[in-house]
Amino acid sequence: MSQDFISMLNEISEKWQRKWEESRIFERNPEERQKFYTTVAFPYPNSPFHLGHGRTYTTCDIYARYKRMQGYNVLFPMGFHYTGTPIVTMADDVAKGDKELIEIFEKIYEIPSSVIPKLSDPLFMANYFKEEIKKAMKELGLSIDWRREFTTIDPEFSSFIVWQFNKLQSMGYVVKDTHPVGWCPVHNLPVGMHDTKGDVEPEIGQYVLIYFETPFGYLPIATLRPETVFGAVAVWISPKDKYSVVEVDGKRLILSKKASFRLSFQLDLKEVQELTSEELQKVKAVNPITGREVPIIPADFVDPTLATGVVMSVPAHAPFDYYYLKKSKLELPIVPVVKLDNTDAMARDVVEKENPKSDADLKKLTELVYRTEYNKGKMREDVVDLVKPEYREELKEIAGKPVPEARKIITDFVVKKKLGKQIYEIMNKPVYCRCGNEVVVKILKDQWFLDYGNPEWKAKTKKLLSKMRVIPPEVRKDFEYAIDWLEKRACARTRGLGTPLPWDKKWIIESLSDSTIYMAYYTIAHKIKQHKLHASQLTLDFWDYVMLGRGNPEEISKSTGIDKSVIEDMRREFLYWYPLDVRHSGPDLIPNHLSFFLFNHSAIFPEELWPKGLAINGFILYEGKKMSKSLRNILPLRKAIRMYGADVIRIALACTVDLGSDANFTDVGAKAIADALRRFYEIVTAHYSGDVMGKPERWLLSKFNNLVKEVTAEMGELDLRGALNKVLYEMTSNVNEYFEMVRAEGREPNGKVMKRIGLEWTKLLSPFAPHLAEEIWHKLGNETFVSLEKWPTYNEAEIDVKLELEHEFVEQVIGDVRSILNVFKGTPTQVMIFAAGKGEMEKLRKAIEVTSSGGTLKNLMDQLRPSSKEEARTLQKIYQMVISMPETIKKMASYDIDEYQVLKENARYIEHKLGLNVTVEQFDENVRARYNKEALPLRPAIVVQ
RNA sequence: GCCACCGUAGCUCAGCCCGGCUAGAGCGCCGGCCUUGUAAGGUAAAGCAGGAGAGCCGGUGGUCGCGGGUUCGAAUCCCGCCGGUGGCUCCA
Repeated sequence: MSQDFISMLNEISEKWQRKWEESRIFERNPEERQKFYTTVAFPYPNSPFHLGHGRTYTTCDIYARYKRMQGYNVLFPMGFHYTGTPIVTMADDVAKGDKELIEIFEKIYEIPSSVIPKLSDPLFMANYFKEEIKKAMKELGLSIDWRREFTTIDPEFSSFIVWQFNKLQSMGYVVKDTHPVGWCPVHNLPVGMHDTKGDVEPEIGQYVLIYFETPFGYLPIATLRPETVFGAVAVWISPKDKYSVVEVDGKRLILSKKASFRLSFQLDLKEVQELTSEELQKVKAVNPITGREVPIIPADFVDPTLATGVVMSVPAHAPFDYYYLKKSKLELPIVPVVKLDNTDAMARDVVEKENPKSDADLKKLTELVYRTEYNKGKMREDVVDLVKPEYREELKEIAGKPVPEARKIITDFVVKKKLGKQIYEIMNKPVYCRCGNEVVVKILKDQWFLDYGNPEWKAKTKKLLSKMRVIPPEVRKDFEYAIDWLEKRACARTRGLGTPLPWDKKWIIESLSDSTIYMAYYTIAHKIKQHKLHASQLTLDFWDYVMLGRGNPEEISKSTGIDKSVIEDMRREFLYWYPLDVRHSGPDLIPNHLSFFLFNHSAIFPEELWPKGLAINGFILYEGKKMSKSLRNILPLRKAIRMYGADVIRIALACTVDLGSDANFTDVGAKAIADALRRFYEIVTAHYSGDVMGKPERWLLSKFNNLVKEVTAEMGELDLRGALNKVLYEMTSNVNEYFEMVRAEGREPNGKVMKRIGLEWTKLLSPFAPHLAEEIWHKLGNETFVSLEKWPTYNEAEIDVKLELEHEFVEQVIGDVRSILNVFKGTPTQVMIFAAGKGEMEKLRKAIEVTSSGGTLKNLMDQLRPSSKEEARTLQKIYQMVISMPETIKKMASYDIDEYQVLKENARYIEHKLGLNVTVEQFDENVRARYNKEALPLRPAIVVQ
């Protein structure tokens, strides 16, 4: 039963994990041997691991184990990422008694209720989950060198980050700039997704303000569609709010009170006067682009909290405007400015046609108009005639332009002429901070950025990418795109755990910025611990020498008090492991972490130390669905390992689909893997008493050698799915086939051959299912670790293609007989097989030759010149047969095979498989006459009685 | 909206790059091996009725999302459409 087997798997897994740890075989130091250095993005311990986390680590481990068996000195280290806000936020939530979160911790992750209150301390949470994750990693059988473990808030690691940022700073890659962020006006803090109600990311976009002149000052209409300003025939204001006159950039602007509060976070503004909407309605406004004087009208649909609380009215292109203007019975013209194929005033058309009943209906129509005009609209040629004479020349080019281009032209014009400006707004507003206040946009001044837009830096990074191996190859273009697209990126925040920015300590270096070159830190992390070095000793000079070979170790030794030999040893160790050979990750990290990883390596390290490979794997679904808190379908990794066994989980996560695809973990799938492993175990550990070395043995060895050859190639390409399929399924069916073959000969499987194959086969399984492989390896009488054994090589001399083809031929004949039996009426007792004569093979070869070079039946006849009608008919049949013949059987024709002999030799096997008496004879004219059957080459005549 | 990837058996997926193999694999499903009962005094079970955890043997299963086009020939190449998933910056 598979459950018993899984229990056994769990027992042996624990045993072998312990033995690996005791013998320290995965703790690697520099050696003469060639190295292989691989890493996975380190985990962020704000929850235990679930199934999905396991895939990348397992993929990396399987490849690491394979490389190790190939003779490389393999290093696979691990650390923990404490930097950033989510741990802090989550701890806060626990402190606040967040029911959902606590329920997930208790019910899904089965965290003891005595521990839960302690999780309100962020450091306790991080440490607790770190240990939890570490256990999961060990239980999964990952071959990690744990001596090198660290966390990103260790002071020693901080000294390394300080060094990195000093380097980036000196290269001019760190810049100061302003930056809009979501902001809570009460907390006075930036607000990210984790800080909002319902975990909504505040989306920040830009509105264009255009200043309409009034006697009180300028009315800044706010719009996402500045290109329609030519068609503005009125200005809407809100009757629900008062208006303030404020001074901005030396101009007087009129904003709703609420807007003025919100905008005070991004504009330097001073209130000078208060107005009611009634006072405003009494005056007129002048469109600064057209010079047209327009009325100011109150409207309920105007949201005084959005942007400036002032909106222009463009009835030709805005359904709200058309609808409410019509309702207001004001005689205002409709001025169309954007043309489509079938209309010039889409808003009017859709409102008339759809007859909206509510603001919600109007909103839908607005989206439709907006989308259609944006994608298909062009500016009318005559918009220029609407423009004030003094601007006409400069705006002439806008005529006929598609909407997106026109929008850019008018925006630039307005900003340049100071007829308006751009402001930021929360596009998905309202977004609320967890404290309940609505989030606004704040312009952060003096924010620190990493300037990924720097062209020189981009060029260097692209060069790095071009020299790097990327698996699967399709994702390379995602990286090219991401590198092109990245611009300035904020690299410091005001809260969270992490390393303070060295030259401006109120900022904490942000989590995606302090995790870009830490792979270099692993190479010497254990030495820092071993020599008990203090962070204060790890100076800029120290890191300059260890990482870049700059400076004099003697002087550094003096200034830091670290032994010169220790410093030099660390430099040597770094150079031994670096560059990184392969980094494994999920696709979510392509546009950020992995791209930053490339950028920072290209900046800091010389070309010969640039990373050499990236492998990107897909996600894990659970029973066809993405795991999520809301679906409550999270399966914790440690629980899954208990349920199915580590080896089963490894295979289910990493080997059921190809690398780049998402894998679906299912209960039945996992049990099927357990069954397959059990079959493997039973076959390999059984005792076989035969000693005959016959054709079946040679066939099996040939198959096995071929398999080793193919699997090795697939492992090299990280085609774990293909490799595992062959190792676990294909080989098992080969062995079963072999058992059939010897059974047909009435004998036992050959013990020596089975032992030899069992050992080699176990090695092939070992990267995938290391625990079971170790157990079998020892059961078979070995004292060593199979994890450290040499990966099997194939012996070309044992590959007998002809023998394999012969067997395939026999299988094909058996298949043919079966299909005849399927339609045979009555009870069959006897099968007669008549093989075609040897001479016929020549015709077949010729036919294959002719068809594969594109020839026709006529060409074949011309070449062979049949001497009789009979022969011509046979040729025709051969020709037809070749057209639908499998490649492998075609290939057989190129070997000198005596099919009569082959069938004769395999007659007992065929009998055994069919359970019927079988005779094999040469085909001749008598047979043709008697049974009215024809034997073609490799297609013997079959008669069932 | 834009970009990327995907749509093949009941399910999970190969095959597509580079057109031609009988479109494959695993799981599932069905049948058999197994088992219980059933004839006249006993024995025997073809048939019939029922039971089966695994295993073994055999079998079943597909308008290749839809519509056009290129070609002697399309799951494969091209175009359009429909459906799904992910990404689109300060979030780890």
